[in-house]
Amino acid sequence: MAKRFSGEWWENVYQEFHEPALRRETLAKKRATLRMIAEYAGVSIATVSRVLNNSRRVNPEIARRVIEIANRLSYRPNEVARGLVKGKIKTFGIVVPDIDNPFFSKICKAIQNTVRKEGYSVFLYNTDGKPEREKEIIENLVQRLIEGIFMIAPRMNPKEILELSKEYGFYPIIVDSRVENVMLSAVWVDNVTAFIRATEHLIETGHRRIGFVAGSLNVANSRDRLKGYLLALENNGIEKDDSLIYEGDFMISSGYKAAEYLLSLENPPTAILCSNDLMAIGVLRYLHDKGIKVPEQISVVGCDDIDVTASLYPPLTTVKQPIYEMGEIAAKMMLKYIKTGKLPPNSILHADLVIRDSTAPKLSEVR
Amino acid sequence: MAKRFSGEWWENVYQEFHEPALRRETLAKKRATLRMIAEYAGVSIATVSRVLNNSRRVNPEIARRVIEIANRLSYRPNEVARGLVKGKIKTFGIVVPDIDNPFFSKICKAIQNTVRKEGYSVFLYNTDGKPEREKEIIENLVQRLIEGIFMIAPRMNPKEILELSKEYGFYPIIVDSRVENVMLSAVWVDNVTAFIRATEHLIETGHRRIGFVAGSLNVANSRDRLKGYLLALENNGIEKDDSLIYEGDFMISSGYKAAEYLLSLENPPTAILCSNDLMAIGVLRYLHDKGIKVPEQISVVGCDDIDVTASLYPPLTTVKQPIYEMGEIAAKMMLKYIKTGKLPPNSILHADLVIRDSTAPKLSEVR
DNA sequence: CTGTTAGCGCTTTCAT
DNA sequence: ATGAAAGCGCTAACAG
Repeated sequence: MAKRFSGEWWENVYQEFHEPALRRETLAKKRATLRMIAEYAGVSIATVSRVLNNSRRVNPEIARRVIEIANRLSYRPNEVARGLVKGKIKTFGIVVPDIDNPFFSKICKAIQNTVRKEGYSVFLYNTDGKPEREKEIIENLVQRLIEGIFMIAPRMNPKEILELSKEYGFYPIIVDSRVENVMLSAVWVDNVTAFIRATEHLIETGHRRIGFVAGSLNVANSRDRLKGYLLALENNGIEKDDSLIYEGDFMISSGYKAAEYLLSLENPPTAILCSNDLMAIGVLRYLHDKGIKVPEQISVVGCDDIDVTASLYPPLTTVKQPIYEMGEIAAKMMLKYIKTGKLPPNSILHADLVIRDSTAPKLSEVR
Repeated sequence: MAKRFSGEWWENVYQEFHEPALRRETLAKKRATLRMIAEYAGVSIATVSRVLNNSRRVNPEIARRVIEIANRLSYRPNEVARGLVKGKIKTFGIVVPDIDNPFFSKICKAIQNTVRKEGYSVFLYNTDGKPEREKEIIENLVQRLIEGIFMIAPRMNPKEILELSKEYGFYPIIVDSRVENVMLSAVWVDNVTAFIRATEHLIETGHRRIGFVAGSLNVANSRDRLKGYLLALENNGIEKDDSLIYEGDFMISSGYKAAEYLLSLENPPTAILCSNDLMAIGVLRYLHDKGIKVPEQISVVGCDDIDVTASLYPPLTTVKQPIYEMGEIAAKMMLKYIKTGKLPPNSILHADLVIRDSTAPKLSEVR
């Protein structure tokens, strides 16, 4: 018996099994199956399954033998087969606008790291910010029997997501997008308050003409940030000036263009508040190119606090989002959701302003 | 017949099907199956399958009816079931050291964008650069019947990967790691040459004491970059000085520490060459903190050319890697591999040096 | 052109 | 405690 496993155990297996199914398996792909182990151990396939899942008490002696054989054959359960009978596979989907944006990639990392510990895998999908792609992806994901989907900064509106989730039977968690009046679990940052704070910081340091570089306004967060900016102006008796608002797309290049536009104004701003760090980086770059000093001639504020911001020149004052935390919380919500079957409460995180050198601590005279 | 579909078609279905299996489906989850469509259309399940996969000619009238019913029931094939019979699912795995590193996230994006067009999904796994995790992940992936795995900058050595791929029966593609003398498809950048070039640029601009911030030396690329640096020194008759070599870990923080170390030397370098941009960012940050002017007092060179490098202050001279291209080529290799079943040839890309402002174009006097 | 049948590998009653 | 058997939803011969 022992010999059978040593060395070319495979040949023995081949000589021993003669049913066509087994023959095929042995020749084509040597992946071990429950059936092989069962046949080998002289027990039923059900018993093997029980042992390997220690689902019920099994004769210890048999269990030992089964486990040994499974190891020898380096058996790995076929998760697809298992998924078929269970009607689901231990996998989540992550749908993200742009994995190459450090903000999102950090969220993904957090999610991945958290769910991995519970044995879950993740499918990753990039939408490039295209709403039509989101639905497509969800359908694709559902066909694969995933258990839940993380919608990161989705373009689709929450109600639609809810409908789809009911129709297709998956758990959605919305990440980085405010969800109200809809029964959907979500985690997001209070952007309005954060941007009031950021704007007021600028106002406190003496600015009254503050340019605003928005992200795509079909994204709820962008609208909230804009709202915060507008509210702060209002609270401080500063009239809004639409020409100071520029809609970008969250990429470095659009920040560059925004700065170019804002500085071309007759009456240009003395400070620029950006909806994310990437665009702020673009702004800084334009200013450097033009030899405009930051913060002496113009102040710049970003949002996110991605890793590089502290290393820019000058180090960027920015709204620090709890990025990793957001991903981690989302993952935990999902896991709880799966386990208990009930909707975890939403989580609204706060974002601090991190004051660095791209804004002056005190500004007496502007321009 | 028509009426049956209108409005509460579901109730009709329920009233009509009484076999337990169908009863269960209808009540629990209203996912349509081939069987339901078949029963509904009054044809066999095989016919439905044929229609939906247009695998063989089917009576157009029947086809029409089947398709219509499928649409009404918003039928989506169960990919898991399909996977079970086919023995594989249209999915690849991506194994990456750190998805939060912009270099890697861009590669992932490229892969994802490319394979998506062929209907493939991707599982994403982060290893945090831990070799033991790689094997674990591969086994996990294999259980899920994926067709291929992209190993990005793997820590495991190629031979091991090859063995595993044979043992488990998946296609591996190595990305961003030199593979020689092993029958494995790979795409990588000629780092040695690139770093000879980078080092020589520094030498040409007058430097002879050049600090080198290496990445983890258990990564082949790091060793190659170091090798390029060393070769360039040798070619130019500069004796190597081990104290000028610092081993980091590719993160911003280690660049900071490296600079701290190098500048603390009795005879500090006049230029610092880094194995990636992130570490160069850390270096720049340290230099800013200490008020050391770049490039006047010290030159800095990075590697990768991630998006932010052009926006740093000063804009970073760096070895520009064809990042997106590398991911795209890898994806195409995989697709071809799957289709033809044979090993596509390796692809060795070249990296240009992009000279920006962190190195002086001409340096007459150093220090 | 269409239906019947036999699985894919695994879990899970239901008997024994 | 163990085995037999019935599927999970789909594909792919094999017959008509």
